Amino acid sequence: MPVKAGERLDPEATKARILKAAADVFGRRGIHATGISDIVEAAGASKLTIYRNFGSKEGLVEAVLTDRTHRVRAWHDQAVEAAAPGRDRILAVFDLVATWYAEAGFRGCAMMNAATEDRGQDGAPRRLAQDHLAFYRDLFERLLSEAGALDPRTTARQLVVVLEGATLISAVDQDPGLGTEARVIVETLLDAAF
Amino acid sequence: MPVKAGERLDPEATKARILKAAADVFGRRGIHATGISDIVEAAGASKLTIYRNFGSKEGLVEAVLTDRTHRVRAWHDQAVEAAAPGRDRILAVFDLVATWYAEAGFRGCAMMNAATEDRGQDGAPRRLAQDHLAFYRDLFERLLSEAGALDPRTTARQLVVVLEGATLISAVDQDPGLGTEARVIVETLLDAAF
DNA sequence: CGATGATGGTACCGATCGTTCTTAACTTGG
DNA sequence: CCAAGTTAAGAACGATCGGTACCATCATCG
Repeated sequence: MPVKAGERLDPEATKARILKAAADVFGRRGIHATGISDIVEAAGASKLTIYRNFGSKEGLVEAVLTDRTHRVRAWHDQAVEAAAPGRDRILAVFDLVATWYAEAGFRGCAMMNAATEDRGQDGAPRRLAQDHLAFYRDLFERLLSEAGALDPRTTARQLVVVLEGATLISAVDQDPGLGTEARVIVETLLDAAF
Repeated sequence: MPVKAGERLDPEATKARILKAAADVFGRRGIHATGISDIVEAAGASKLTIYRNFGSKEGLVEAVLTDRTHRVRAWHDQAVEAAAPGRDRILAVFDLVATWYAEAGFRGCAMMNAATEDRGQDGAPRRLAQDHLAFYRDLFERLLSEAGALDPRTTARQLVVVLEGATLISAVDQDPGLGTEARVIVETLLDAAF
């Protein structure tokens, strides 16, 4: 098969293509259930290229999760800033995840899924999952502080519980309705938080 | 090694011993990461015995999860009946899971974990996880109805979100504090549900 | 145009997986 | 006390896994 210029032989583009394909197949079928050959097929890259760029499957997993958590954080930061200051900015977080739940074949949060698959191990997946939770806690705490909540830290932790619970259930039940359910819960919690 | 009478050669006891050992090692290290040899070692049973009793690893997983969900349901039913009718019975559910969070090396809900590991497949783990969520929904709806809640069905679904969110985060962060956190959330939701 | 380096395809390696089979020791029931 | 059934132990099998080696091909740049 001929190599298209601009797409291949550009190291950065190749790396990004592998990351995207790996994130997709990891997310759909699970990390342990996915072989390197599956990623080769999905990415249109050779094994050699994958190993030269990421060193090992473990390194690829870490790169995928790191890329994913950064993208999610950027999406949230952007959606939050687009909303009006106050409670709307908190609800904007849940409106964003609601659009994820509505995607066909939604499989939950990549970081939590990876940590669950890797349970018992103290590797990158667990650490990145904890960092991801910490991001949500910090984001909510900041927004609650700005909105004048009574106890931003406690309420922030509550919102993370609702967020991850809704995400997990939406994935297990394949039910996009958890988006609006989570929003109702959050509104009730916010009513009691000011 | 000699075979102790009464413990071994009792088919039911052997099956129960394998189930218990498999549940433990599956829970601690994950299902995919666990080999049949690991279960052989943990259960003190031979491969032949495992395959004669459960047919395959998949069959063993299904048996472990089925046993687990039945035990959890029985524990909850018992804890609920021991509590005073009304809101206390709902809080009793969260008091029970709080004791699980406090166990050393808590790894989350076995059914949700299995469904997460098996994501993308429509097998027994996913079905049992959905049944497990349905059990919680039915339990909460019944208790909320008995307590005179305004909208038992909606509130029940909210409580399941909190329950599973707290369980997941407690496992990922190895934080037993999610028990009391969940309880506070539930109290707020219940204040708004009557 | 020729040297360089990245790439895809493929064959291959050792390890491990799920599963089956064999064998000898053991308990149990007649 | 013997036949039947169950067990533990482990060898063995085919498949698959993560990872490596090799080679022809291609774009890029001096």
